[in-house]
Amino acid sequence: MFAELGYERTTIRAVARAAGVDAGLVMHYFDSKDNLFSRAADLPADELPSGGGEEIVEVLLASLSGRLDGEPVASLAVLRSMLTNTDAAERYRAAAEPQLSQITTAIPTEDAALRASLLSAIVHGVIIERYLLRLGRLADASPDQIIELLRPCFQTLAAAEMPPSTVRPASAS
Amino acid sequence: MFAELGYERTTIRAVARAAGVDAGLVMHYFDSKDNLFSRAADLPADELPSGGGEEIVEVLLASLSGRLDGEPVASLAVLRSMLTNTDAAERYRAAAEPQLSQITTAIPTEDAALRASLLSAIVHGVIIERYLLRLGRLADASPDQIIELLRPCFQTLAAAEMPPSTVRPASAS
DNA sequence: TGGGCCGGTCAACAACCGTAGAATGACCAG
DNA sequence: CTGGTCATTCTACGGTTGTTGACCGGCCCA
Repeated sequence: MFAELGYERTTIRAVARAAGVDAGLVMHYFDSKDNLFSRAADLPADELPSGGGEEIVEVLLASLSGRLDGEPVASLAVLRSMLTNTDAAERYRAAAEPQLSQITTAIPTEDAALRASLLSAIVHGVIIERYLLRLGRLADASPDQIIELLRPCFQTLAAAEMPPSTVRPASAS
Repeated sequence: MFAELGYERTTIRAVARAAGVDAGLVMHYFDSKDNLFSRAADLPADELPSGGGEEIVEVLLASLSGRLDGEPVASLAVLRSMLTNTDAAERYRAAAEPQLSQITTAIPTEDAALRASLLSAIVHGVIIERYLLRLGRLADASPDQIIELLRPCFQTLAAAEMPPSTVRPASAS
């Protein structure tokens, strides 16, 4: 319910009703709503395999591919609530920041931190639109198809040089 | 307040207090909380200039660039609430869908709809991380820097052919 | 047989919410 | 002076929320 409704709109009473028990029982096992959310949103740390510098793109794509054909519901609970609940936001930060710095160290350019942030933003944007908003064709496309389309993007973002065929538009005329 | 707290956590009483008036007065001018949100989240349609097929990338980048150095607070209110409030989700859909189909028609490939969805997901992922989550270097990077990094991504996503320099990893060995 | 744990229900509390309506008071037209 | 509109406040209602504590029945152990 946290994954579908977010933190504030899931009530303890509704959770209890869905479980066929009394609300007091939920309070008996989980001491507070915050704690219940903590348990429900407790994800198994999901670390990226610490691939060396150059293969970071494939590591990221493999991770994304896994998430694209079945994101754990605990992660969806965090994602759904992170914009309105400070605990969920904190949890998201705690999960994203080590990955961010890991990606950053794998990128050789000066603006590595920004490139890593962009990669992270893309991943999360895709996950959000696929699972939470279900907008456009992203909701039902096959993971492989998405991965193949994203690969060149990730490569140019993680690479020091831009591929020569991508050209900026003429600034005049 | 909707932009900072989301729909459920901003109360009419808090809005009134912030305005230095009584809650009843807010109800007098805006008839309900839903209506107050509608007014606060009422954005000026924000249409993409209907650029022809090939320049869609630059149109998109220009639009993103504008949003990167000052997203209207009404749009932030919608973004913040869209995961937990159905009205906000509807509003987001209504704003995103025409842009989606516009981008789709500008892309010549068979999987145009999916590519358009990916472009949209990237844009929204970047906006969310910059303004709502304030994670990583995305929060304070200059719009130009972000745009330049994103341009090759957008080009490969909107182009029929992949640039020859982007190579898939060998599947064996 | 008795007594303590344990899963579970019930009723209630205080706080807060959106909302409604009556009351107040200032201002301005006649 | 009067009456009516207007902005504004006050009080209150009904509902929902998280949370609490008393109560109850079955089960196991002595």
